[in-house]
Amino acid sequence: MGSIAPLALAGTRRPLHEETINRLRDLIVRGELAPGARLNERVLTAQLGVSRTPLREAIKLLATEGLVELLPNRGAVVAPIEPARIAETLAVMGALESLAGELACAQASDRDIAEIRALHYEMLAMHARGDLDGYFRYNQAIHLRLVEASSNAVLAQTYRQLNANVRRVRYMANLSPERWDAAVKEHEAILAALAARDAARLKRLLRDHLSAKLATVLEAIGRKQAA
Amino acid sequence: MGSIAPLALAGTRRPLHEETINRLRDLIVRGELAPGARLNERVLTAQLGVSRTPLREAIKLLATEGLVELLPNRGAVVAPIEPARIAETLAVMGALESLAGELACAQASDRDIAEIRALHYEMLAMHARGDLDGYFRYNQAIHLRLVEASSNAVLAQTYRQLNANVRRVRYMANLSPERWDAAVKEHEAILAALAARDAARLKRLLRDHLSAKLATVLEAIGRKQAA
DNA sequence: CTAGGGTATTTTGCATGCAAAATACAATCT
DNA sequence: AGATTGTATTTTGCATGCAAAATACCCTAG
Repeated sequence: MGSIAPLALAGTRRPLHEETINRLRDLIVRGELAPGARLNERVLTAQLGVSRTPLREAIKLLATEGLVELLPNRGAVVAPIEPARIAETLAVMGALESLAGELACAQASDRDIAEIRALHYEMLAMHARGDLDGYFRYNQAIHLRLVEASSNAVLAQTYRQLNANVRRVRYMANLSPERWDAAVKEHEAILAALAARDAARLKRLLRDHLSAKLATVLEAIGRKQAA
Repeated sequence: MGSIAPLALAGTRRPLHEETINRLRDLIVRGELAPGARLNERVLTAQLGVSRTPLREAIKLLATEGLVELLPNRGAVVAPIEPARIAETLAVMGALESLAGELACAQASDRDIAEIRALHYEMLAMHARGDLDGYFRYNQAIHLRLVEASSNAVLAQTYRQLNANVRRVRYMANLSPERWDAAVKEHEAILAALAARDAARLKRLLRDHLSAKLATVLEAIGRKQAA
């Protein structure tokens, strides 16, 4: 007898509240719900096609991710993008990612590293084409893979949670050609250190890379707000 | 005219779902809801005196803190204490706290440091009396104060979230007299480095301290499970 | 006595109802 | 006109209702 295949798999819908969390998070990260915008339950239930219960669960959860701010008895708003908070978040992510790099040097399989290398080249392709969106996508993928290669699930989960808040800035900020080129060079060095499994070096490179990102992001926000 | 005092303050109840989160978290951290125990909504609503809606919101939120595991269509259980996960968590907390120490050396006010010193002496008093519970309480307070002294709210929030999961182990594990004495000595060194605002040294001390705690906790769990 | 299957009960997931709080609006007064 | 107070509407927070899934139970067959 063949194994009982998970034949419900096709029909298995993920729980509605989870789906709602993801859709709402996406709306916020992509900026379709602007920072500061009020989250009206009636409007959102209509827009997402769910009832208030899963929606409210989603809103509360996103509040813990810092994407939403809860106003007691007055609902919720999309969290504003505060430069100070972004800076704090990137400092934490820097510590996490540098730990991740250290661990990854010891834990990552050669296959993990090969995959990161592949993503690196895909990213270079995007850079060559000047495709900023594509570049960001692969850039994100590389950082996530690296963090996952640490084999520390708590670390990866924590990193992802913080990351959501920073990603929002992307959709507001471009990147100067100089900074873009510099970031690519930094990634070259990061990949080389990982391939050599040089933990100390990778740790330092990641810390510097995140520092530079912090500067870029803050400057971008500054320009945006000046405009 | 005098300012309109927030006269509703006394009567202002915190939102019910928030209260529920805190109470449920406490039950889990203190071990009154044992690891692996099923969270029956009917039972808990009766026990906590709230309806299912805020309870369910609390359960979902605690799941993101790793205190609860969600079983789709089958409710939720108190997350089991897995040594591997505790180890991962402490590794992350080590990175966070060492960053916190570094930042605190630059950011903490003299008053912050004085308060940490006071807590340190309170902790010494508990150690002298052999009051383990009191010791843990002050120990926790010191670590939290240190993290808060970093002036990085995201860091503090992330740390607190991870901390909940580790605290549960406390209620299962004692501490050998040798390890206890050693921990106190480590705290002496930590305090000295903070007072001297020696960031590099504090960073290293905190990392080592967390490493030692990791070893202690894992050994305690091992003993527990062997028993 | 054990294994299997079918039904009853429980439990969960989501939707909706209801009361209190907040907001918007309008009429009145200065 | 502007401010202000009282009222209507909206919106939120929590409680409850309903259907589907899961679990427990019992009965039967081997």
